[in-house]
Amino acid sequence: MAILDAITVAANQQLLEVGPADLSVRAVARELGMASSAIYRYVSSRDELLTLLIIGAFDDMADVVEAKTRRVADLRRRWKAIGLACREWALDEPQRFALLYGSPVAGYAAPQDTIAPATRIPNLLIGILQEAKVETTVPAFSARVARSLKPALSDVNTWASLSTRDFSDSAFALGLMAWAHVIGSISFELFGHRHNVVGDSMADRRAYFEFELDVLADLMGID
Amino acid sequence: MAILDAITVAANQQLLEVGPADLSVRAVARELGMASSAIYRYVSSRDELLTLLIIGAFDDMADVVEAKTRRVADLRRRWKAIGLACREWALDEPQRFALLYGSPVAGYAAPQDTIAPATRIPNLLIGILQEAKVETTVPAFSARVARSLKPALSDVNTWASLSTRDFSDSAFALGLMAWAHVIGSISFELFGHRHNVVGDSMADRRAYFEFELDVLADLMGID
DNA sequence: ACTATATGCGAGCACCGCTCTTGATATGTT
DNA sequence: AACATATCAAGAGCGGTGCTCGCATATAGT
Repeated sequence: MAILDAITVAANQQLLEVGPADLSVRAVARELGMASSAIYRYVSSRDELLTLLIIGAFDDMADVVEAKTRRVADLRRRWKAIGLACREWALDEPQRFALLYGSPVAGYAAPQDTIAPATRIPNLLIGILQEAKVETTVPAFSARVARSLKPALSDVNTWASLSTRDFSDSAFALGLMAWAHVIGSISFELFGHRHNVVGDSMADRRAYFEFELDVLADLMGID
Repeated sequence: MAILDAITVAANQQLLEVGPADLSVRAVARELGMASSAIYRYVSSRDELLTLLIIGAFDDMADVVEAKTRRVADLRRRWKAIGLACREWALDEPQRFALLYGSPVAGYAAPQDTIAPATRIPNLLIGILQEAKVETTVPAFSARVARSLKPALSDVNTWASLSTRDFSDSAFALGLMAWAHVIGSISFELFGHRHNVVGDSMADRRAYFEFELDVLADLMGID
């Protein structure tokens, strides 16, 4: 459907200038030179359009990160490359990042179609744990914590090669922490919570972020 | 100004049901039985109202967390209590948490009045580092990273007792990480990114969060 | 040629933030 | 007491939003 593509392209273009909450169906229609009511032939609601944009953004981000990091052999370097690539994509397209990891649009419930593309980058991290055969354990990791992660550890469809993994449960728990931290740190930077905390220059921001990636690598026992 | 109070109370009440993006000045006016135009006698714009709500939310959250944790003597326990109290407040009032740490409302720039209340909880963490006299250093911490944190380390107004601190720069850097992680993890949970990853039950969610707090405590060298 | 389906348009509804004019009610001053 | 002034609220209205519905047209299938 070429017209649907045109709609999502125009909508994504609008996301370059305005946040997800202010994305306007009427503005997209104007951009395409058609009546706003015509849009609803292809998209049932503004929320459905947002869902399409979310899936597209997850895939775009994963494509970029994957392309940039697949060929990095050294595991620690690859981990850092993934984190840095995530941050770069977010800085390039802050509104789309906010669409993925910011506050969900009011009353919006993520449909099933979004969870698969959302796990692509975390899967890269799992791949690293896989190759590293991480066995490090951490004092705080208990049977109770392991049990709280069981849903993930048993879902083979979304989490790649989790059935034949050879890293420990505690490594998985730490990997989860690392991933949450990467997204959380990028959100902090993007949403203005680094003001008066870390230097405003790009170099300072990047230096601190890279420091975090190193600490996380140590934490996970990579390298 | 009693009426202004009534406005913010009504607005906060509306935030119990609807997200910050959908907060409506007209609805607040309806709630108060007055014309929407009358609101603008007390608040110059919707954004200014949001700013008032942000400041109030920062202060409310800090009040609750501080009250719950001030009397905890053991430093590690106090740290965990702070994290857990933050999460509880966020679960109680998810929309207000999103107002503080979710995607900023479009085109909104945080005014000066918000930064002081925003630093109150991080200051509690600094207090812990202070008492613990943490000297642990981490391999990844370099002079470059220290330099990127200089703005914070020199701002005495917002960061309590930072002039006479007796913990290392690297401890500060790790404390910053821990704080970002707490907020990031809560955001992940609140915004739906823990689906199919951690168990859906409250007990599972809390178990994993507490695990994270323990790991962070170890990382910071508390206890 | 006739029907059926697909696609687009425009008017319209109810809501939004915000402004401006008008009017009522206090308050203070001579 | 009478007037002037400041304060507050209301209502109409502007341009914007998501979305629906009826109508027109174009294309396709038989």
